[in-house]
Amino acid sequence: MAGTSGKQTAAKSTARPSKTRQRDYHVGNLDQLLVEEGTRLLRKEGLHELSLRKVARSAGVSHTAAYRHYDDKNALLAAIALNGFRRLHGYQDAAIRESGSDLNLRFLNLGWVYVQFALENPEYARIMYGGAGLDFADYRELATASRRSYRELLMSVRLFQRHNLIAGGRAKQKTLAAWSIVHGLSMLLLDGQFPAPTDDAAAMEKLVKDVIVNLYFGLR
Amino acid sequence: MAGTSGKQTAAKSTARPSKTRQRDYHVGNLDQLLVEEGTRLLRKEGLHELSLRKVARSAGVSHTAAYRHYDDKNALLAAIALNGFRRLHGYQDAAIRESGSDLNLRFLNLGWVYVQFALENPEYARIMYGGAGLDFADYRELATASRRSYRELLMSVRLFQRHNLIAGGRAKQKTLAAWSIVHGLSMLLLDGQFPAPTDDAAAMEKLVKDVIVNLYFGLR
DNA sequence: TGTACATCAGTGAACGCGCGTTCACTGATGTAC
DNA sequence: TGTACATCAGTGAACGCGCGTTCACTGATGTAC
Repeated sequence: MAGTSGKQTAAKSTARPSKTRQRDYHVGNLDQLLVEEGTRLLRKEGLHELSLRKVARSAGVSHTAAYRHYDDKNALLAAIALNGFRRLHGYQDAAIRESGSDLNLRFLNLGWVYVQFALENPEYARIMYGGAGLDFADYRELATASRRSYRELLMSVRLFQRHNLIAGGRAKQKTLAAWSIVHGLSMLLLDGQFPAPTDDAAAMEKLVKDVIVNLYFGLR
Repeated sequence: MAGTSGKQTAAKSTARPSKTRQRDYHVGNLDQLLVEEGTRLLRKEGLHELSLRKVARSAGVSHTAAYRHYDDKNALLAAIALNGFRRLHGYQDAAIRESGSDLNLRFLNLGWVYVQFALENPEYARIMYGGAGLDFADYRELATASRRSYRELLMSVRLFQRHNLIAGGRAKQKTLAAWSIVHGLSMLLLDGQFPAPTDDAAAMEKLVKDVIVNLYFGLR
């Protein structure tokens, strides 16, 4: 539902070379294609199995071609992670939009889509949150993108406070509490640490929302 | 404070070969030594830099000696992770012990030591929680150890419920909420995603405990 | 519209590297007598 | 207490591998005239 990027999908279907016909010498948007194939491999095989050479191979291109578009492997990983943050922002924006003026619903939805994003796009979790060893100091856009998610949450918390839905003061600390619970929930569920009904989408949504409500009550 | 394992430290100081004197041909507890050196390297250089050969070198032993004690690299990683869980259990047990009969304090402390463990032993976080790509199905003791932490939390939640400190019913879901918030908090702080006063221990402890209290109120 | 040419985006051979793992081995240890 | 010997815990050479990155190159593209 939330966060489906029509633009991305369209670009994919035109840019990706058909397996049957011969690919043109010039790919066109190889930079984008590499990000897409990298993401696909990440999802399919995991971070530990990802290499520049595999991504290039999967894009149907020699393994040195990537250097035309990215300084090195980390730069490609950073581009993938950045794409992940953009998609997360899409989820968040949609959650706010769809909640309309119902602020209680907005709190619930903002939390829910964070977890939903992680569950639907498990390939990003590790790369966006330190698992790839990417230093955000080397990739400013990543730091910016991460902070955008946080700021969106912070501004919502302040809005809720203005409407007396949660107690006043210490907005940053309360934002951290909200962020922590959905972040932790995402990671525990992704890692399979908690025996959750992963196959039953409705039950999962209920479980996640119940947990979020637990915190919501505490913030009042 | 909590969870300092005297036994481990003692074993380390006797088993680790002095850099100056010649190491005996037989190391003694090479299996343990490899876990210790692996942990040290993990802390110093991170998971991505860790290799069997480095661990062996760091233990002052040929890189094939490790196979006398561990089937392969993953088995060593699993042993390191298991050690991490044991230390976490130490933190948890100490938290319960030190809280005595004050159940409110117990809730707070149980949460606090989880985060404290992560902050004081950052090398474990990634390896214990899926980052190393270890399949817990291949290492039953890991699954068992992870579940022990969870069960300790769950039993505490049920205890709190019996004393009417938190609302009745859905103990598992409430446990998940508690686990999620401390897990997420740990990860966000470790990854430096949230601008926290990492250099000020007292301020950190207060921040963490305030966040935990946020949830505690919500669980009532 | 056609040609010359600069620029761009690929290729593929080559590099050195550290890795995990195997193997036949040897030195050290501990036990039976 | 001393010796023979089986067992154990190391060694180090060797393997094949995939990796990231570099380099000189060439084919494709687009623009100026």
